[in-house]
Amino acid sequence: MKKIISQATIDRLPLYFRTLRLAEEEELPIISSDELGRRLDITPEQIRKDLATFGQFGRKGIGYDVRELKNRIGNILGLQNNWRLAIVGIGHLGGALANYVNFSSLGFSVVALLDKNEKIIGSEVNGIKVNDSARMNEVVAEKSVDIGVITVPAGEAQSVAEQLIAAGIKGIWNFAPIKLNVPPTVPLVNEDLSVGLSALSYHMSQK
Amino acid sequence: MKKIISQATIDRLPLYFRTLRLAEEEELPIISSDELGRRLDITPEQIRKDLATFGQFGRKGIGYDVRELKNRIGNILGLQNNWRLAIVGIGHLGGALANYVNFSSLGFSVVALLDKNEKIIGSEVNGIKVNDSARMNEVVAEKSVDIGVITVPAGEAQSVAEQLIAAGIKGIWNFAPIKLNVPPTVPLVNEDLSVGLSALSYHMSQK
DNA sequence: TAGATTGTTAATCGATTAACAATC
DNA sequence: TAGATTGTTAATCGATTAACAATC
Repeated sequence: MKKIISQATIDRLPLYFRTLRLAEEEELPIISSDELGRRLDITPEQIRKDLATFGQFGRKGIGYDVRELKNRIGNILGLQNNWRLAIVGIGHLGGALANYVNFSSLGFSVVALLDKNEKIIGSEVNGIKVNDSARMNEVVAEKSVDIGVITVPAGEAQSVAEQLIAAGIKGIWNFAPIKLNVPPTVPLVNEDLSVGLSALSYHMSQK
Repeated sequence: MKKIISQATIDRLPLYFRTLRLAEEEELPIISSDELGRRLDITPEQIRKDLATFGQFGRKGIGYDVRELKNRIGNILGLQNNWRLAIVGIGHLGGALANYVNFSSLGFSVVALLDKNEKIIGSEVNGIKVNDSARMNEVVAEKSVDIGVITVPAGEAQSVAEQLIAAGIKGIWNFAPIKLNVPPTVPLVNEDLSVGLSALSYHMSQK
């Protein structure tokens, strides 16, 4: 039986991971929940609580082993799977993601690019050739794609999602500003840029 | 005295806004919390609760006037301010944002681009010339920039944030994967792509 | 030992859900 | 009027914060 972990906790794990990686680069061997909290503006109690969800990571009176904690959080997040991404829709945003350097350091690789526009098909972005999205099934199988990244216009996103799922991908990262209907077996994360920008506008208006 | 609105509510308002805009395009005059909820996978009770925070928007037994509700939510979010953005760091992501078409439809305009790289300064992206970030004060004043968008590498982000604040911007939209220290008077929204992608990885690993 | 820090239980806080009176 | 749907109060649920025993 799987324990249910709150989304709030899951969303903080990448922050811990990032900070631990920096601490590792600084060759800091041990870190306390206090110091980790200071670096992230998160209370130490919150951090200890989050970590305790997954087991005992630290040593009382001492703190957490930086490298060990980093690795264990990486494993909890599933980063060791080296997920393989296909980006569908090679416009400005899709192209930027194809070049995004921070993916690889987290264990993700962009292995395929797809577009339906004849002018874009066949061109290369960051050394990867753009394929015709009509060949999605083939490409997903050939390249063992795990995750479909949707960067097409909102009007095309649902149909692209369905094609990706039919082709056998295991998760969707959606940048189109629209609610996608996907079966509960396919994890979906929405990255709606207008939400954050609108929230910023709200807070600025309150001043 | 300002009422405190929960971040959860604020983050749902852009979704309501987006859906109402689509309903307006469909020339739907009235919409119920039920229908709005169906389109967004949010319970109608949640929607009514969110809206009730700001006053009475609907008519009992009838529903909500689509256009009116859309406009009122837009006003709550402060979209009528037509905020002016400057993007700092014209790499792949900054360039993609400079071309991002969904901003203008929400009432945001990209009015300035800044970079410190001599090879990029002077070039044009989407019809806007890239300025030297050393000239930040001037550019922010000349172009009446409200919001600074940070798309520089993590190591430069804190210093860019400080320069933007010194130049007088009113809010920061940060894409660099690092915790920025800014005074509480400057609203800050972080758009950390690795959080969403890692959360997706987590959910995929649980299957 | 004394000081530091975790892991965990209990208390609090806040957000969501349920229920329903008001009313169109 | 009967049916529909809001706005709001009460109940529930879940997440955060506080407190502290355990222990390095």
